[in-house]
Amino acid sequence: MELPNHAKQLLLQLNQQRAKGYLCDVIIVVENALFRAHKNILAASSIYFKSLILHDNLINLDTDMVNPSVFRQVLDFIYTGKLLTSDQVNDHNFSALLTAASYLQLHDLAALCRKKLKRTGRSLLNKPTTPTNGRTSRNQRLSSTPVTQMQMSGLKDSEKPKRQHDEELSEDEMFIGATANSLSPSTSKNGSNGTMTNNNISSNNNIVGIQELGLDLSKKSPSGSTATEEVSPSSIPQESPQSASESTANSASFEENTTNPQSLVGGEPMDLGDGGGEGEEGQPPADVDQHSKVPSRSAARSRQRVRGEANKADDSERAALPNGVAKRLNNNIGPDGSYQCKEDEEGMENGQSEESGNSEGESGGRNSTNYVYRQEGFEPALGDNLYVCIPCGKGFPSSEELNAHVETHTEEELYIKEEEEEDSYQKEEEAEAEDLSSQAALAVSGEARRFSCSVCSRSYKDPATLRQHEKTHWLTRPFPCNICGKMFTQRGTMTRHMRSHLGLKPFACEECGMRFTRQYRLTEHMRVHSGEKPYECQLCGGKFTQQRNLISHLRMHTSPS
DNA sequence: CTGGGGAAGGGGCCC
DNA sequence: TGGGCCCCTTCCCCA
Repeated sequence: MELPNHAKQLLLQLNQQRAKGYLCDVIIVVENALFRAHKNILAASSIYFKSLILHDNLINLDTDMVNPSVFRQVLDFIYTGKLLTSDQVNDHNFSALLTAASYLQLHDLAALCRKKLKRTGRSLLNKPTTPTNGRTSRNQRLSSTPVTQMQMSGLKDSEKPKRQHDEELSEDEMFIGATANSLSPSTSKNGSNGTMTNNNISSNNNIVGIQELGLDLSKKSPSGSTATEEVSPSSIPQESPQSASESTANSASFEENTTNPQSLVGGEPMDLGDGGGEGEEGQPPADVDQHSKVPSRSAARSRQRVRGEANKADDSERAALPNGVAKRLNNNIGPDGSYQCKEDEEGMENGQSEESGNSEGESGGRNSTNYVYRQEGFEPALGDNLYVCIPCGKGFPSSEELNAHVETHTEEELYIKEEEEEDSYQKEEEAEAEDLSSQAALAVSGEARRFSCSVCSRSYKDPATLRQHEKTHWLTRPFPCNICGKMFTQRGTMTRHMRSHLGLKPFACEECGMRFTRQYRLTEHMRVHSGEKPYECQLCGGKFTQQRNLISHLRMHTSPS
């Protein structure tokens, strides 16, 4: 006995759930877009996904291999077994799909694409390749088409699908190989930098994706992985025309990301670890999408420049305030949970609208800091403009329009080009930090080796701590959350914040099973079970398990009533 | 309804 | 980089 429609119905349900975000337990980041999906579905579709999602709830995909629109098609295919056949799906699109499918090890989809390409008689080998000097023109860099991106990408990226494949992919390999040939040795060298991304799998297939984000958010997470070991990677049905309702689910699944975090942050996309390209915090990933890299750099740079000017006023203002007040300046979180970036205020003061991308003039980079966004987690706030320009925050309905728009930033970038090389950006930041540190060090007065902040005159034992502290005076927060866009001054804080997004609570109470994001919280919680109340009010003798509750209790004593 | 306490979430930041 | 602690805040319960 067998229900003929069972698989189809099941898939239909899952796709609808995906559209609503129901039970979605993984987020896939592709360039500017976030996609929600179900781990089991992805794992059942691709060994590659299976290995990635085993350790992470947030997956960054290589933008050289797949762009948002292509990935949307891929995801639709995974959930429906159906490939869109609209006008948009031309040969070029099939090439991009093939690239993505090969990269993601979606062999069925890759086979379909190959078949389609074969049928149209278009030989992949005839695809134009870029000049082999490893340098690409600006136009090439700004193009978002996957083929062009492959051509401009580093060797390690282009090699990936080939190396991952444990099956023979004649056409794929020829295709990919052809692009790899156009790469300069210098680009491949970059692949060995410290940032471990899912692109570095060529070095060790066993650790694919484990640290793809440059962070290990699940550091102490329990071993309770839900990955299914027996799932066949080719279990996706290939048949069944779908109803119209399914296709609505498809498009709706494209992540509601109107206030695109990466556009907000102006940082390097695709790398949670090095979000803002913070100089001292290490190299940006070698595989950063060139399309967004150039504008975002300039945006970051613009902010830095603005900061340099605005900082003085702000810092002097802050220095004149008591510590507590100065602290609050950094924390503009409203009671409704909304968060207004420090730079917002500045933008407002300058008479600029809070609407992002409202002006494209001289201050394109500046604009990226003018935003207000809501912290609504993943609640649908879907707009049509899912492709967001990182420097100015403007949204566009398609990558083509975005590309066209990005071109308008050309003059600005040329104008801004004060540094000869992009790498000098990093040096600049380091120098800046060093400068501040040395200034501060000079401020050290005879006292035993303390390093004083030049802004607020707090002192620290070592320069590194001082530098860390000095970041609190910056207007630019270098570490963005890739999910909500909130900015942080310290990577650790951002990582911790990400845990809350992803529901990662590594610290479990053995007594009641309650889980916490921090060890400290668990320690605190354990007092509930032990009955320990170490914090005692000196005024009334009241005892508390939490120090913070003692503090609020003390307020009751001190506040006039 | 209100105030106080218990418990917990999240961000800042020093070490 | 992560741990630890401080602070602010919220939610819930109860008197």
